Amino acid sequence: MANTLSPLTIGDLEMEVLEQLWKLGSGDVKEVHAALTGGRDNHPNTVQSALERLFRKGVLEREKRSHAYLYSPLVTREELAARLIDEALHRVRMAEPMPTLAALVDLAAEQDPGVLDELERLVQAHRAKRTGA
Amino acid sequence: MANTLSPLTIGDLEMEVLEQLWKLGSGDVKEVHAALTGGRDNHPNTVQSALERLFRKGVLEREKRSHAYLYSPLVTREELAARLIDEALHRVRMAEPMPTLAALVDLAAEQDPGVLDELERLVQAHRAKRTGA
DNA sequence: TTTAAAACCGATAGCCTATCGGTTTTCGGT
DNA sequence: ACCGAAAACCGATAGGCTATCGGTTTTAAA
Repeated sequence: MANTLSPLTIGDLEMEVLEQLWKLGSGDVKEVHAALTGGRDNHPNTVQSALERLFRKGVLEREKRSHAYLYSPLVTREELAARLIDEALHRVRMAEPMPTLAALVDLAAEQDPGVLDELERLVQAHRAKRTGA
Repeated sequence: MANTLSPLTIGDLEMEVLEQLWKLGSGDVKEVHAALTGGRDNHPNTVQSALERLFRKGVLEREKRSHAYLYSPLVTREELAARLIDEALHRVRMAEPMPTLAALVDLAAEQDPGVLDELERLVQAHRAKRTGA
């Protein structure tokens, strides 16, 4: 009876956990829990289930390191941002990404004209890859 | 114990309701419910509470038209998209737009290579405006 | 083989959407 | 002013989510 779609949500704790993993590169429950001392005072199990959820969501991967699992991010912060944005757009049925992209470019270029060059390069790189492959 | 932040979520039914209002311009419960016949077979009250939620979320406004409230959107589809994106970015604490833009372009170009051309044009337009002004 | 560490399992609280039934309010016509 | 219908409002329920732990089982290492 709730929502039928599952739009990749990231909870508060999950985000903090991810943040630590991006910082550390990788870590097990204990390490992440330790790194998370900034104000937070959780039970290690709480951290574990957050890691577990992120793993199930395909945001983290893990491998056994003796006793414990060693978790590491499968996505960069930027990729995650892009995924969330992509889903936001699908949610409002903005199949056409261009108008939104345009709006974003507007904003970005206004703040820093350099993005135009970077975008140019980005487009070229994409074309090269496309024609190359 | 759940999430502390409330990141403007839009449920499935809410989205369909909004869709109808964008189409109709405005409408009361009955009208929206009627317009919603596409497969959906809800109780009018269900539609009403969706409208109510969207109203509380600041997505709709309403005014009394004799018996009933007449609801109308306070945001366009694009504005809603922008709001959702903005929140997604804040969520992952992405201040810098460029890396996200890059990731987004990746995604978009993968789905439709045409965006590359459009981006190119966009960049040119921006350059023109800049050198012109 | 013991033992400590860590995963795993299950329960709970709290918040959300979606779904209605039932009650009260509120117009509009007579 | 009154009555009846229409619509809002209220409350309850189901189901899904994150966050939070306690308790049990697995497992690897000394």
